[in-house]
Amino acid sequence: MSRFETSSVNIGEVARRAKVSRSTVSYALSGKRPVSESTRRRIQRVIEEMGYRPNASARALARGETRTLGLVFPPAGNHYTDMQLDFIGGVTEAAAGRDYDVLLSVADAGEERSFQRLIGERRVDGAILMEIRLHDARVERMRESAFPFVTIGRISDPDGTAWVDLDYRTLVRRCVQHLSDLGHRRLAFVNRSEALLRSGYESAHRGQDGFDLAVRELGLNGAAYPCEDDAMGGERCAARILADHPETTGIVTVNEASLGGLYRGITAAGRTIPRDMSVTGIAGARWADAVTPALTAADVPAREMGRIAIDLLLERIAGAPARDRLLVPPIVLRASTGTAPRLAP
Amino acid sequence: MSRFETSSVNIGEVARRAKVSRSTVSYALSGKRPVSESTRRRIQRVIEEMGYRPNASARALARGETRTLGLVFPPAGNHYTDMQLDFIGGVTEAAAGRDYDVLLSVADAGEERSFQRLIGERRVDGAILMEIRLHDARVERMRESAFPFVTIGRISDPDGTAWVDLDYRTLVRRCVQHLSDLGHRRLAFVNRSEALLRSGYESAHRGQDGFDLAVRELGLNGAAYPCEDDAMGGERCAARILADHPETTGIVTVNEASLGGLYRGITAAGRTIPRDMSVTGIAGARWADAVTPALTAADVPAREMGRIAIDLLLERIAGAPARDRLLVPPIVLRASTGTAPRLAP
DNA sequence: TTGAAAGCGCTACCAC
DNA sequence: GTGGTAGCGCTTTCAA
Repeated sequence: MSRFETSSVNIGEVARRAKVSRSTVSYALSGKRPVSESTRRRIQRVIEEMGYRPNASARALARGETRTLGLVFPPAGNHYTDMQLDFIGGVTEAAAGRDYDVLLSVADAGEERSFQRLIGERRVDGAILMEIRLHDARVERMRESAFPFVTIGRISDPDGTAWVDLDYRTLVRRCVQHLSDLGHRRLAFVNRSEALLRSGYESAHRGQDGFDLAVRELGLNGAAYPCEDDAMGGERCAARILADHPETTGIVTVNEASLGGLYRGITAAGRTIPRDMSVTGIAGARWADAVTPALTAADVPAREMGRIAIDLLLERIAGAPARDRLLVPPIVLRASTGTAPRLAP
Repeated sequence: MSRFETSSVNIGEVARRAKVSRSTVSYALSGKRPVSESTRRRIQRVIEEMGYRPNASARALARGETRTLGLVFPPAGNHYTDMQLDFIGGVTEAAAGRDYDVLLSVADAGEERSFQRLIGERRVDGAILMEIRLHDARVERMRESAFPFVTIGRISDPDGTAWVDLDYRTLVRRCVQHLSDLGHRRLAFVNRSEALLRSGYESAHRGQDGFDLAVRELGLNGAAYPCEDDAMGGERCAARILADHPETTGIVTVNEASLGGLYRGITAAGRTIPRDMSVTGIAGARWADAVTPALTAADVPAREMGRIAIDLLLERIAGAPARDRLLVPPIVLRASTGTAPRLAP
């Protein structure tokens, strides 16, 4: 007999074969009531023989909890980045460790449909939201509904919400500081895409703030550029930077997906990294390592953030007050930054 | 017991307020029985007023289907690649389009636990398996259980299973052919990692077959190398290739994650791509574009494969016989290949 | 230590 | 065109 048939066995069948009531089987499984050792064993044997597994839908209905968490991530178009994949992996693994499943949902800022599926139909006990905007309709929606959720990234006024975020502001400032320490005086900031910025994309805005602030504080010259999330965007951006300010010798980027193109554009202009141009920023370690010379950067601890998100969410589900975590990973020195050249080339 | 009273509106409440029976509400929603226009409207109004959404668990229990599909992907350790993320995105979006949700499950080859959660507890109506091995315990398990599933990639003897795969054999042959046409005579093949090969990783083996075959047919010299899935692996691999056979002028790679390192290694050895060394292979478009010069490669249509997987799976769930799709995307000419140098450097 | 039975919220059959 | 109601498979009181 196929394993599949046997798994449509239900608790009644087990009870009959073990000559006990269904409740006893249930309690033997949950341990919520003492069951004599002998019957417990008998039940266990039958369960193994028949390959019984409690039906998740029935259990969810009876218990009022699904043991499933929602992971809301944006539809493509804007490409997925490595970071996002690592979030997904981190979240899923951490959830599995706590005996939760993860239900994926593609939903853009305003997407009502998927919200209704997840929360309205009670498919999940809580949700994690990725790709947060400073003013995010999804977050407001969740807040109103008093549904447990955690954001990866944080809204403009995050008080009372649970979130885990990278401190883009501080990280970008540190990058600027690093370049300043190396003697660079004219910097450029490569941000995420124009569209993302317009939509109020959180990390893009806070990164920009950090850049503006640091440049001002340190008395440097700086210009910021939005950049499409792909190699082509990076090339174009490099060209613009060098056209606008040929004396630029340092670049800070938060746009990992354009990194290859950025390098290509710089090289195409006859400059060598890091001799003529230093580059640093925030990126997934894989991207930072993929380019030559490898990028000195703050590595996004995406996997860890996924884990943290799960922890915070489970706390919320258990009724605890909202907590948050702001991470500031160290800048890893690789090979893409050096002292500023004496003369602007 | 659920803590969220707001959505504890149920069908009975709606029925009472609309002064009809619960069955009528159900039928008004499903359309499986004619309902007079006037009552339909009345019901609709009440539903909107109260923000009623049918509870997914209850519905799943009653209907015997969850409208959820499982996506089984391997735990990290071996890094996730871009390709995998695009699969996930493609699968999730396609599923959403058909009104299905996607439940993520990290499960390695032998992982029983997650199989039981997904299939045993009937959390999903069908499953998609990624990262297939030629002999894959998960696939056998599914096969036995007669549970609807589709693999991305195919096992050694895939007859009777539903799958979508890239024709690595043909694609690698085409790459070899391409290099041969350009006059290259000594080639190297950069495969996935040793560990993956040992585990019988499908695409790695079929790619290798294609390489061996093509090299023989075309009367070329070739050597194959396993390579770790990261930049460091690529560097090491480049070094080995050039040490073993300095006369190598063409490389075929199926290891996108090591691409940056491979380039770096080649460059570090004083060779220029494509003047002294041509590189081609199979990779996600983003990786191919990220390196300089951009990689001439067959772009993995991961998103499309995700969509196809969903189609095939829904067919299976509907009871149709297993189908499969073998894809052979074209090689996109970029900038990393050129005619063989006259003299080996 | 165990059993009986009342739900959980929805669907779909059987009646009218 | 509509209502009543028996399940779906499990959990958890209430009783013994």
